Formats: sequence, structure tokens, C-alpha cells
Amino acid sequence: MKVLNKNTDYAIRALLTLAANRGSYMSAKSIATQQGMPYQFLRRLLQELLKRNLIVSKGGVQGGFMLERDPHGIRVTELIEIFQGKVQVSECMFRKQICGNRAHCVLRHEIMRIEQVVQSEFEKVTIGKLLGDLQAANGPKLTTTGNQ
Amino acid sequence: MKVLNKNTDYAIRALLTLAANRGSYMSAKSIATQQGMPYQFLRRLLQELLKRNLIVSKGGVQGGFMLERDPHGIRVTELIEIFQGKVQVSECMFRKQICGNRAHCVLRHEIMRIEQVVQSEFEKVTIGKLLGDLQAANGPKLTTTGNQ
DNA sequence: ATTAACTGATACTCATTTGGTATCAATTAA
DNA sequence: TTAATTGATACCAAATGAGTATCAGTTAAT
Ligand code: FES
Ligand code: FES
Repeated sequence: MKVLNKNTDYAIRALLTLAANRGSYMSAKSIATQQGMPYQFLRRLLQELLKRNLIVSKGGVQGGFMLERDPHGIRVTELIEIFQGKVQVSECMFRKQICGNRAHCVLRHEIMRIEQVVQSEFEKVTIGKLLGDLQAANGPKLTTTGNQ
Repeated sequence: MKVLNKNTDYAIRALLTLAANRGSYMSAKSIATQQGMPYQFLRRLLQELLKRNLIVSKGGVQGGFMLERDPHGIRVTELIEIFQGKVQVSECMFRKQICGNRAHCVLRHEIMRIEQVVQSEFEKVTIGKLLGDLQAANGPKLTTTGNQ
């Protein structure tokens, strides 16, 4: 059971890269090369982030993408929601049997509690925080020459 | 993003039903009818639980399935693991770029922390606990006549 | 002994999701 | 004018998810 799919995974890394490069445009191609992710796949994903106003773009030579929002305001939950939909433990809608009255269903109760925990746990993690951690660990520059 | 798939979902409910009926065999058919889940689908899933020794079975007339283990020892995590594989936030294996040295990768670190939380949160929930809660809410018998 | 109600095992089918690729028009800096 | 770029779509193959079907073996009741 994987929690993050490729879209979210790549999006996090792409945003980290853009965050490390704030203030200037960076092309999809260079992000893809630097991060070792498939170019076209990345492009589609960036357009989604664009549509949601997390990043801005500029066409043509020297064009590319740039981070728009404060990295500390970009939570991983937000990315999960964009690419994988809202976190929900189970569909569990209008289930007739086990739960006599849905309003008081303990299963539902327990499930929603867990949903909350998962949600809030992911909310603690922002692009800004990750970048800070990375830079603290790797030195001031986002390393792109990683050997394993 | 759904955390539990149908297999896990149904498995929880089936085990709850069996837990409420401990000591005697209950046929797949009656579980399916009572819980409103597809018969063949349920059967496959029960066979998996059988293989894992969570339940026992008896063929023939008056046969069926019976809970083997203590309901309080059956954790939801275990069921997730059986039907959806181990909880892992992201594949995140041998990723070359961003993480200069994998051993100290903060992303990985953060990801594993969350994995832990999710894992431990689900571990708190056992079939026994759920059944207890249900019975406290619905009266001593697992209600099968739920209206809504 | 026969039959009906069961499980065991396995093999399908069908729709959706996931991960990835390709194409072409529009834009922009050099 | 051209090369580097994004915008917008459309396509593809493999995996996964949910559900169905079949048939052989077992067991209790008659
Ligand atoms: S209402 Fe969904 S499990 Fe109770
Ligand atoms: S080692 Fe996987 S993200 Fe760093």
C-alpha cells in the first residue's frame, strides 16, 4: 500500500527544486534532468500545479516555471489532495448492515479519527520545512550530484 | 485517496460478524447476505484469511467459517498488510538525485516518521475493540437490520 | 446411498487507475 | 528567423480493483 503516487512524489521533488531556485525561471527539462524524472510526465504535473497557482510559468526561450507561493505554506496534504484526492480511509457510505444508525456508527467514528491523524500528520510537512531540512543536511545548495 | 480497499473493508466486516458469532460455524453465504457483500468476492477473501490462520473452516452442510484467534489480537494493520501490502509512504528507493546520501536523507526520514504514525494509529484498532464499541452502541447483538 | 449445502481452488472478465509517451500550436529571447 | 520553451490534448500499455463463474471435494441430513 503506497501512500504517495508518482505524481505526488514527483511534485514534491519538483517543488523542492523550484523552491531551491526561487526568483528565477527554471525549465521543465532541467528539472526533469536534474531530478531524473520523465519529462512529459513532469510537464503534465507542472501544468496542474500551474492551474492551481502554486507556480507561475513563462513560455519561450529562457522560460520555465517559478515558485509562486511561500514554500512554508505548501503542505504535502495539499499535493496529495490535488493528485490523489482527499484522504479518506474507506468509502463507507450509506452502508446498511453492521451500522444500525449511521450517525452513531462506531466504525465510522474510528475511521474518521484515523483520517484526522493521517491528515494532520501530513499537514505538518511543508515544502519549506523539507527544503530547510535538506539544506541543513546537504549544505546550502540542493545537491544535484548525489551519489546514491 | 482511499486508504482501505474493498478487500480490507469487507474483511473487517466479515471478521466482526464472525467475532459476534464465535464458537459456531457461519457460512460465507450467510455472512454475505447479512452484510450485503458480493458472495464470491467474500469467499476469496475468506480463503485468504483461512490461509493466514485467522479463521478456520469446515466444508459441507452446516459448514462455514469460525474465528480462530482472539479478536483483540487482530489488528486492522494486519488486514491492510494482507490485502494491500505493507504501508509505505513512497517507493523512494535508491533515488539518486535530491538525496545526496540516502542514509541521511531527510525526505526519507520524514516519510518514515509518517509511516510510523499511520502504522501505529491503525494498530490501535482491533476487531475486538471495534466489536466492543459496536455492541456498546447497538446493544448486545451485532445488528443486522440496520435502517440506513 | 443420495442429495443439498457447503468449502477449495482457480480462472475469468471488465472498468479504472497509473505511469508514461507523443504531437502540435503558441510564445519568447537571442 | 530560429531554437527553446510552455499550453493543450490525445494516446498507450500495464497494473490494479472489483466482481463473476466453474467445478471438484466434503459433510450432514434424509
Ligand atoms: S456507516 Fe459506514 S461503517 Fe458504519
Ligand atoms: S532516499 Fe528516497 S527521497 Fe531520499
